[in-house]
Amino acid sequence: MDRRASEKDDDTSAKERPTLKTLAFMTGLGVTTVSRALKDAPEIGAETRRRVQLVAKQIGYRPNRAGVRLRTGKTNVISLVLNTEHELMSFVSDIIYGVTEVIADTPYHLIVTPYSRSQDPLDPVRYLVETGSADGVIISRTQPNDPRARYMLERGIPFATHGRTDMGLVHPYHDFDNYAFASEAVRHLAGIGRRRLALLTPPIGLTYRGHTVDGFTDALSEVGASEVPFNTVTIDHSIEQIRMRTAQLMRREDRPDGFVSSAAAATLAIVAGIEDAGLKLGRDVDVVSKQSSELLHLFRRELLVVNENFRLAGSELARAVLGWIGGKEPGSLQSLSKPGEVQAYRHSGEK
Amino acid sequence: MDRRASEKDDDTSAKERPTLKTLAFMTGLGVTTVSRALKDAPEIGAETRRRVQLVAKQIGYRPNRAGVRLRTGKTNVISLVLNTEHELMSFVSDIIYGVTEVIADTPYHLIVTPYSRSQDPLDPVRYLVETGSADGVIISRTQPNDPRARYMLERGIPFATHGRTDMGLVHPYHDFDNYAFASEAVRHLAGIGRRRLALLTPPIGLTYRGHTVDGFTDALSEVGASEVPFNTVTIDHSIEQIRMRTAQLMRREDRPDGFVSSAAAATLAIVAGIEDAGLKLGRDVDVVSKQSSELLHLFRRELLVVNENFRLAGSELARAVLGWIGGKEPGSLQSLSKPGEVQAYRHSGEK
DNA sequence: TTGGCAATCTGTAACGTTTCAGTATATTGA
DNA sequence: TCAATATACTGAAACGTTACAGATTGCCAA
Repeated sequence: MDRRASEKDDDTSAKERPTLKTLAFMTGLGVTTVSRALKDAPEIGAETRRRVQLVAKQIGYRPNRAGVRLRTGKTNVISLVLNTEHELMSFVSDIIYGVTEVIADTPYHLIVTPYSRSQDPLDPVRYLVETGSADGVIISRTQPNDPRARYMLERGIPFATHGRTDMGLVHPYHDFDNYAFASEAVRHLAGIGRRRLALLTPPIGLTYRGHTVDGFTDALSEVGASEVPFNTVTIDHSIEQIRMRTAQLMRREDRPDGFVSSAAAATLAIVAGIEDAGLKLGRDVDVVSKQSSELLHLFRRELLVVNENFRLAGSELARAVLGWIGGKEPGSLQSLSKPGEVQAYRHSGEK
Repeated sequence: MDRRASEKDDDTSAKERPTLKTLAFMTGLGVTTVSRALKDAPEIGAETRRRVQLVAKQIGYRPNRAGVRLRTGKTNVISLVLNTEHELMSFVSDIIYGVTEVIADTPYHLIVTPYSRSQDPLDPVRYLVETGSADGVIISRTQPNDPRARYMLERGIPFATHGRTDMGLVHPYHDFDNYAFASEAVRHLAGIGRRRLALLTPPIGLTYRGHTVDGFTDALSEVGASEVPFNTVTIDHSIEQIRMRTAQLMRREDRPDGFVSSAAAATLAIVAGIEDAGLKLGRDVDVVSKQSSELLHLFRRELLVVNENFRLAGSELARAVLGWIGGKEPGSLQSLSKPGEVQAYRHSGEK
């Protein structure tokens, strides 16, 4: 029952990274047994299992990812697919942090897969699926009829979308309730006497634009206020363009006395446009804006804000993908984040 | 010379992803030959090479990453190591975009490796090196005597630092010239009559804090202005803390009439603090601030700004790591980005 | 003719893992 | 006692790639 004292490479040198072979040599078992012992397979004796796991921990064994991936196809990778051509996506870092928070104590790595405006958004997803580069995918800028979601559903690769689709297909998602945001914003503005409201919408084509517009419109008729069309720009436009269009709008006779803005950076532009037109925030017009970090109140204390937590979104999305990979029902991995109340300025400090 | 018509898996099914074996079967060559033909090895006939490469392109062959990685140890991965516990790192997305821009037409993937405040910053780096998870690493929040750089230098793994070290060791880096920024800022303030200046510094311990302080101090004596100490906070502190400290400072007799701020978010807090104390920006005090996106002028047009381009930083860092991996001299992969001029507000639009 | 050599091509082994198809030993049932 | 069966373990093969150590061929010099 003697073991050969030195296999070609399992000698005494402690410098190499330990493998199953190393463990097998040290415990006097076969690599198969070691492999199974480490993953709690049923046909391994209780003591053997404990012994192997102890030794593995002692010498800091870590499975070789390439070996596992080659053999099983499991990559232990989650890919976050991002559009890199949009100017002020400061929330991207929050999403990333949220994702990493969740996968921190799993074997998963996060890879960032970019695509630019010029590309078909399907390209990066197709690449990931064809090359089998990830076990799960997170996409954003979700559309009602999203080819990426359809494609991944067909191929059977787990994914989660930031934002919902509307194709009658079920898949995990996380979304912020933009319908609630927009309608609450309108109600709040109506509550402080604003009657002629304009909406700066999310980009055309994305699902949450529809939600936002619906919430806005429904609440308008509910409170009996009217809409001042502001359709020439979206939050995807440049700061300069939004500013210019806002100024133009505010110089007209029938200008709005309230704005609802779907993004903090765009709100800066709206306010600049308002002031370009010689009007004053809080007196001539009020603005309700979403924000992802609590900075707008420093900008103008008259602003009304609603917070959207992208770190939470990242965590929820990661949890959803991992859940799907782990065999849960896609339909059970959907979450909607409710907005808090519209917040006016209040500073706890001096004055 | 006949080839066996159907190897166990090289049959007619066109569904599986092509491998070298597939190519070998299609071209009638051995896998070794195919492998070499694809990487332009010298001992392959010119025509064979062309033929193999043509077929490979036709059927969309893509090398299996796990296979390559297992055999060669090459991961084709660059890791960006990030601290996830700092509040307003909006520039992180810019760095990521910069990196992805550069690695887009290489086989490299970008993985994001996080660590939190509670952890030793060396932990994630040690993990990457020990598990051989990346061919190259990018780190930020660089310190004069940085254990991470020293560690990676010892282990011989290519890396680049965002910011410089000061250990007498040579390695690739990219840095913004914060000495130039701070000294230019002081000169500009002096040029508009400000004589008592305060500096909101980068976090204690990071190399660029020293550069910033040096630039500030040197320029002070050059222009004959004096410093008002403002050492109780750094840009790592919370908005609320910076705001409070600024307000306290501005209520004192010997308050500064000029600020230099190393970060845009902190500048919002400084301005809020100034206004809390009942003073007015541009009249009682001027502020020069770095910013990474052009938003500060929308915030207060009296602000004086210097732009720092983090997307460029990301690109340069990626280029540096890839260069090192590719065999270039580490010493030749260092770059310093010069700040532009201090910019006062100018708006091209209406009024 | 022969040996040598360059030019091309090839099979085998190995990277570390898991799966398949066992083998050896002890335990049970009759 | 024997066979059947459960328990605990094992070697070999395979995933796709590259490196090593040959093979085969044709050509040239001697």
